[in-house]
Amino acid sequence: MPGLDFDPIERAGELWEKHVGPADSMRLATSLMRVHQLVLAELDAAVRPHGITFARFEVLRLLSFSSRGSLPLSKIGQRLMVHPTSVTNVIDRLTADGLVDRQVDAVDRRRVLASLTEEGRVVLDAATESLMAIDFGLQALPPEQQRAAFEILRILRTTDFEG
Amino acid sequence: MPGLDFDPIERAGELWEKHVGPADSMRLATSLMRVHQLVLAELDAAVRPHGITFARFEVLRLLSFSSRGSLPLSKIGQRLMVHPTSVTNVIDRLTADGLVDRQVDAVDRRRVLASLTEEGRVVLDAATESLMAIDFGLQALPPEQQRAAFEILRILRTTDFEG
DNA sequence: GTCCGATACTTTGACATCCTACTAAATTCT
DNA sequence: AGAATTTAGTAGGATGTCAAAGTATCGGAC
Repeated sequence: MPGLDFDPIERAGELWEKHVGPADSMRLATSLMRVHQLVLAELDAAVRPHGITFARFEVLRLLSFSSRGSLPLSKIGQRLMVHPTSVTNVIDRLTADGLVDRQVDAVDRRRVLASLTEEGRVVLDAATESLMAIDFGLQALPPEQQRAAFEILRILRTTDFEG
Repeated sequence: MPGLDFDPIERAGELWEKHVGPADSMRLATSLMRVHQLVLAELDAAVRPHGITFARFEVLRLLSFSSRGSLPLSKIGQRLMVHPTSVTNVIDRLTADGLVDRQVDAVDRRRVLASLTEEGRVVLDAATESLMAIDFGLQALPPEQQRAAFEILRILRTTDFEG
């Protein structure tokens, strides 16, 4: 699809440097945006045949990892680092598709617990297969560099952004 | 905002390895999703006082870099690597806010040319200031590692994702 | 000179995300 | 105990993204 005769980010970075000075951070951020778009598109395409998106896959995976088989929505939001309303949204859709069950926590009735249904587990396993199969281009990096990239992203992620 | 007592990605990665094997790619992808969320939130927050989002900022910047002062929408989409629909959407909003002008290309009437208005340039300059000021947490990385990260992202971005 | 495929953009619909505001329930503090 | 505060989740609205389908225009083939 690309077919560009030059690297737009590279070009923007060059121009940016000329105009405003220190550009590494900006180039890195811009690159991050593009890579995210491409990788997410690839991930969504991989799981689409199973009727889910990557965001929903992540929720299913999280539920399957939970020791008790269920998680309060707030916990899901914390672990995926998304807004509570996003969790409600995704759980709504998963429930509508019969992949997840919702039930009020008897102990703390403010809480709503989500858990995988049988079908949810089936879909999760199938989608996992598909994801492992594609490896979405990250194989382009040798294992060492994959680890390095992961480390860099981890540093960024754990940085306190409340500047 | 985080305040987690453990690293969710790390934990997911560990569990993932136990269950499905090669997990580096998946961990990298998951990490990428989180970092994108955090960085984009930071960027949006930085430019919000100027009445724009980071996506709109990118379009304004691209227009300011264009030699002729205007670009067909298709070109914008190619350079930012986003769907034509997204470009139409963003240009719609920028036009409504008076930051961008829209006019049909006289040479090829299929094309629509977008160009910065005076106000658009003012907003762009102000927003650029704000972005440079915050450096959105990427300063957490030493310059060398910033370059390394950029290089890794570049490799990923230029990978052919057409399976 | 006309027709047909390719190109450029828009429209419509779906999705995930955030924010603000709201309700309900639990916890804490008088 | 009763009130104030905190916590959990939901509702409504905005953004940006993609996909599929539609419209208009261009350019080449016949």
